[in-house]
Amino acid sequence: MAAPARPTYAVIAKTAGVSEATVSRVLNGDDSVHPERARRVQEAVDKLGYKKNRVASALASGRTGLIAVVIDDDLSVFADPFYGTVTSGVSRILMENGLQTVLMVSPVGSLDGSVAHYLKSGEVDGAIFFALHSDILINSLKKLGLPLVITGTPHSSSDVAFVDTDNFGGGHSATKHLMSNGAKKVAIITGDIGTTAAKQRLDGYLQAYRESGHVPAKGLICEGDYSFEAGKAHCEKLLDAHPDVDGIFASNDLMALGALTVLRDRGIAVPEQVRVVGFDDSLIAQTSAPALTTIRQDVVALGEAAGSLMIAQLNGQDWEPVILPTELVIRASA
Amino acid sequence: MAAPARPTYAVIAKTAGVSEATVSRVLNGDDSVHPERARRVQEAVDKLGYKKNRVASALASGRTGLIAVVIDDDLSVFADPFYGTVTSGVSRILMENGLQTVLMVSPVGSLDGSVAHYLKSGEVDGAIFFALHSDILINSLKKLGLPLVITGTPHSSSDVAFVDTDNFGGGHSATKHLMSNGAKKVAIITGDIGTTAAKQRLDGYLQAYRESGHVPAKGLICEGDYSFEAGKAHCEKLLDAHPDVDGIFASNDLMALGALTVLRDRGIAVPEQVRVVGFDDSLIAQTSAPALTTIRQDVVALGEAAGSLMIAQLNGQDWEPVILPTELVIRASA
DNA sequence: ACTACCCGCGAAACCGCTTTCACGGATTCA
DNA sequence: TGAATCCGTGAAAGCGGTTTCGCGGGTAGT
Repeated sequence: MAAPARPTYAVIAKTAGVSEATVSRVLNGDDSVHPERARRVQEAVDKLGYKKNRVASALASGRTGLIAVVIDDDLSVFADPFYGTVTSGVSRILMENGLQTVLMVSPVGSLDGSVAHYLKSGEVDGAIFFALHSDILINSLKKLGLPLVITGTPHSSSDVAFVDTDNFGGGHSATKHLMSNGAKKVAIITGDIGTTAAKQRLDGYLQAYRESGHVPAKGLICEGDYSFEAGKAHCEKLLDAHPDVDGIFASNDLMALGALTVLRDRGIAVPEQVRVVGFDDSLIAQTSAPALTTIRQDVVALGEAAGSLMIAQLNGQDWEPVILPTELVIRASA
Repeated sequence: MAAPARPTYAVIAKTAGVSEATVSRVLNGDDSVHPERARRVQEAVDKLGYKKNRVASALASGRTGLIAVVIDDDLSVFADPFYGTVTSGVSRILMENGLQTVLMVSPVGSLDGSVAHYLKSGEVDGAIFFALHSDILINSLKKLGLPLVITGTPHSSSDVAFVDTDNFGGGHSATKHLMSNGAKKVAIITGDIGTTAAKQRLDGYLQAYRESGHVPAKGLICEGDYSFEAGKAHCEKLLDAHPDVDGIFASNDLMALGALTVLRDRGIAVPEQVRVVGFDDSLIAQTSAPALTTIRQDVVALGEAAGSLMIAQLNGQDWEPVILPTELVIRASA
């Protein structure tokens, strides 16, 4: 009554009349096996419903078929649908390539936390990092030769594979859109300026200003942190200090929503008096009132690109960083 | 210049002057080893910075230290912050217990999809299911003796471990809150009625009605699907058919937001003319205008409970289903 | 025709840890 | 004091694949 034991190479080999070595060759796509024998092996495999034991395979070959997805933070970050979406994109690509995703949500910080240990102990074939606060662990893992992919532009310019949204371009086109609709005095509420993404979006904003032949007035650049509260607070301050502000580019939708809330409370018409553009095109951009004009980033594609970059590295193929284009989505707010 | 090979039992055993068997015993907490020898082993381990090779361990013991988290859906579901949050809660608990989380986002459906194969092939020690559409795979896995946990109440009443929010209680207190604030005609926009959660929230609503001594008028029960669009559409229909509706309980915040949008567009004051209560207490409940009164469920706790239930099963301990309480969060909308 | 090579294939070592089994010595019981 | 029991321990047999090594036969070169 015991579960029918899963077949092993031994039984495949016997029923196919070949050696275990040959079974292994066939199952691993070694083409130096005579077609006829390969066929016999394949038949035996099919007939017995054989599925390779990945653990044994991993031990012998040193490849585990596992890729770590490391989210450098405590629980809060993962509540952001952004990461969930990226992760599912990664997961899909990996699964298509016979790899599994090992999820690790933890502050990464030091070189000898449990995450670091795990990654260094050879239990995964590669690692993909999200929301990385520091490059220190990266560099150390890189030395070990572990294939790595980072989502987001890394701080230091080491030769690590990464995927990112075109934050600069997004910031640029958001700002330009505001200006071309007549906004003269466009403010920006940045994200956490410690992140490269926030920095790049700001650069795009500055570039658009430059192209317009103007200079952002002092105080129009507000350093936020991607939170709803920051969006509200900075919008209040902006309106107080610059009552003639007529455009706001918020570095994410959540802050844009914060700004929208303040504007509504003050009875300021959007977009008639102040135009607002967000970034992300998250769900809240579609459901806000007025619906938010925003910069869409293709989050699933980001995840898939990260997965593909990992696959490429594992296969020893060439790769280069992926920068995904953004798209201006025009709704009611600007 | 090769990376210093990781030590194995062989070298630990030699430097400690004991056999490999003894090393294994010490490292696995077998207390039948003489303390002095155990100490010597421990010293050798520390000195050499030994870390057990989990793959080899898995092969020999049949325990992989991996728990699958299976999300029965395509990419879209994971975009819901709910699942990300639950997952991180699970992950944290598992990690604390030396287990890793293997994430699988895929439609589960049949008994022989790739997910099913993976789970059945002994590469994980247990599986936790989210958003399960059918119990068929569950039953089949249960037979194999694989430890299972389901988040959400399963359809069939098999003896599978599960964790869930008190949906009934939440629906009940949402409805009661609306009524005790004076609402006479309270409608409900349900979630996807195929889910047990939506069903239970509806039951809570009905129970509250029963307790009030009234009966919901025909047409006050609208079958939605958790989407923003459904919230809007049903709210429109409600207002048209029952202009005197003065309370709406939406089965999630997103539909509540849809209702709010319609109400604003029609110039109906919230909460003065119509009170609205949502469910979840997600980010959008805090950022909507007016801020949404809603039923909070502790999503992180849900994940942690799922993780703990898995641990208990792995340890052969007794367990029983976990139902987490909800909390009424009163904001501006009701 | 003889040596040199190449090629497909099986035997066997190996990956690193777990677990069974049996042994020697100490302890207990009669 | 002899037999029965118990205990800590090491030798060794796996776990189920992968990979090296070398053999035998066929092909090619001279």
